[in-house]
Amino acid sequence: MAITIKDVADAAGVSTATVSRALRGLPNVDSLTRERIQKIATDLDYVISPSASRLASGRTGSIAVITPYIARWFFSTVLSGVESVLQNAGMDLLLMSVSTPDGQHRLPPAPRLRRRVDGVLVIALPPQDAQLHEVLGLHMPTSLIGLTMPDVPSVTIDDVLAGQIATQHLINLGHERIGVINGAPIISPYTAENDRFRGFGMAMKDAGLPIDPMLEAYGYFTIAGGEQAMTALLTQKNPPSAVFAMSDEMAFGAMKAMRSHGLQPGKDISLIGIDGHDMSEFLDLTTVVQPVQDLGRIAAEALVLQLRTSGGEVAADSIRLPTQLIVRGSTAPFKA
Amino acid sequence: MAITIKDVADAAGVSTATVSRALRGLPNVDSLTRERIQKIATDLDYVISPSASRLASGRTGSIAVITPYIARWFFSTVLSGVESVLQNAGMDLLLMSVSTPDGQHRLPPAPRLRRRVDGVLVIALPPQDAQLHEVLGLHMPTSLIGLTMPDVPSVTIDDVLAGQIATQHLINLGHERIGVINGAPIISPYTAENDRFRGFGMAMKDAGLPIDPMLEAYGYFTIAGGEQAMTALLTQKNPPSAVFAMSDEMAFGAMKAMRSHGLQPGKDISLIGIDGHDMSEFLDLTTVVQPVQDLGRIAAEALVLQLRTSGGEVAADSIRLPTQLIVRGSTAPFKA
DNA sequence: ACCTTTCATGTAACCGCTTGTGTCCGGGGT
DNA sequence: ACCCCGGACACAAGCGGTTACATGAAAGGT
Repeated sequence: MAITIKDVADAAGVSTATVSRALRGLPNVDSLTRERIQKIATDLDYVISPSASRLASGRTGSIAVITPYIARWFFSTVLSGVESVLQNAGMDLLLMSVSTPDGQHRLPPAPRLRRRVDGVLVIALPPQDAQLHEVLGLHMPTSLIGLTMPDVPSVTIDDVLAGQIATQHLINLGHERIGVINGAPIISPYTAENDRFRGFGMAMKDAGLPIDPMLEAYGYFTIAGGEQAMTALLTQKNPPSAVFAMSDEMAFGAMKAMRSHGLQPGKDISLIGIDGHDMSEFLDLTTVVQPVQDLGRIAAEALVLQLRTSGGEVAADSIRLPTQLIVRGSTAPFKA
Repeated sequence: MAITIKDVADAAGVSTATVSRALRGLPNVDSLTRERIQKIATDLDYVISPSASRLASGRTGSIAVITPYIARWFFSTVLSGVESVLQNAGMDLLLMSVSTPDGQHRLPPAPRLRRRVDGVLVIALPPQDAQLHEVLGLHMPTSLIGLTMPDVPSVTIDDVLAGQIATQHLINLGHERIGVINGAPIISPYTAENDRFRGFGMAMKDAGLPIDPMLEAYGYFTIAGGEQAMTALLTQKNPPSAVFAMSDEMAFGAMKAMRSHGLQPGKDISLIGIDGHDMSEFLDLTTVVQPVQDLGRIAAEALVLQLRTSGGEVAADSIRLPTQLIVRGSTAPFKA
């Protein structure tokens, strides 16, 4: 019913092999022949059958993106970066979310990847996540975004540095009792939060400031969590004068908690986040901006490149993108 | 290299045809044989080759989602609903964004869909969008989300009603000079904004209130746009006492503008949005909540169902989901 | 007992493209 | 003139499933 390569070949008076080569820009095709075939193909409105092509060639021309969340700012922003690159590269993007600690059960992604994609992009899964390891066990070209693992290419920011910059900013303003809103307590699953916390610790240590365990709260990277965490910090006998939230969304929640307590960010308590969330400017939040869309873009580009130059085992380098401190009204000098 | 259906067939001592039937749950296979084959398949760690299956069967088992934006709240939330359904249905989700009025040029989506997906889900494109029409011209099973068109199945809210409810709420509070932050001026491209504006007009008319063209501003469905629009409304000689923003994000921008002018939402001016954005609770914004994730979920379910019962031409019904007014602090009774 | 069904399974023809291997031809080298 | 070489193209064997059709045996009807 649909028109096939055979139809084009017949119309052009050549073999299907030549059509295939001509259309794909392979060498050893006379340029006149090629042009003629291209014209005929467009005239006939021919579109190649991906399934047939994939079956014959063994390449799928598609990449899977595995993410724990779709409808969260960080993830959807990374995704948009990935999508733009893959679209330009002419690759299909298969979107697949995985079950999350707090989440619904879903099919494990690994089996759904086999024979189906050429490569995988994983966004910010905890390094010890079982599903992540299943995916890595597939041994297909893979790139990580927002998390790092030994021997796997990745694109992230320098989270330690980001934590350090954020904390240092508060210290520079004269704050000494600095609270921190972390992701999850005890063994935190994400590398990002560990690293940011390490950066926090380093900055504190460099400044000779003590780290009060009472000033650590957990916001689970959500707005509601940030609100609770801030509430916990505020209801202490000796609250902090400044708070470092490890994500902007938690900072938003923290702002809400402050407001409930009649406190004003930047006036009564300084607050800094990390992310550069769309709303951070709107809410006048000081933050360490990370180039989220670029995270996705660059990871996708690297993966596409690796697939193109396939076989040529690319070094598993981990790319770190720069961050930038944007000072806004939520942070201000310490006033005793 | 990878193991094929042939290997399974040999191991089970049957033909590939039987394996194919057994594994896909087709009838006319002895239950013992089926179980044996299934066991062997899992033992051998066999995974079907999608390309081969697609080529032979003509079905791709995948659905494309076409959206103008990925990293915006509404779109990513719809997408997450779609994804969860498709994942459960065992279908692949191909994500594809299209060029936008304000956007970068991209490949037109239609050619990339042919022979590649079984169905298409389109999120909130303007009804007269050229790329949308190309897609519809493909005549494949398609469902629209957040927009309606004659003879095409769709899932939306009742935008007229939503606009009416929002406006009526302001009227009920005693407001008479009601401003409106629309999407774009003149011929607005989205059905949603037209309909919401019609609802606005209906409510005003029912209340016998005049519509002052000076009280209409345009926010282009973005935060920054909402801020500008609100600024325009506020800098008039006779500003409104209440404002209906057609989306929460525009309302957020409006809040910012109000704050810049030293005004407080719900105190000095009432403000209502539409969406039920994650941040609306946080910002204490009264809004007409639409079930965004369900929009995606239900559209996906309908499409999957249609594909399953394929051939049985499904009626192109347009499903409307209910909305809900959530009153928060941004709206308050009119005070002269 | 004989014929018709029914069910489980095998046979083999595709599905539409890719690619290794040939074939043919013109041109350059000697 | 003869040979070799490379470029342009054709041939045909897959790639790994699906499915219409054929087959045979067991079951059921009269």
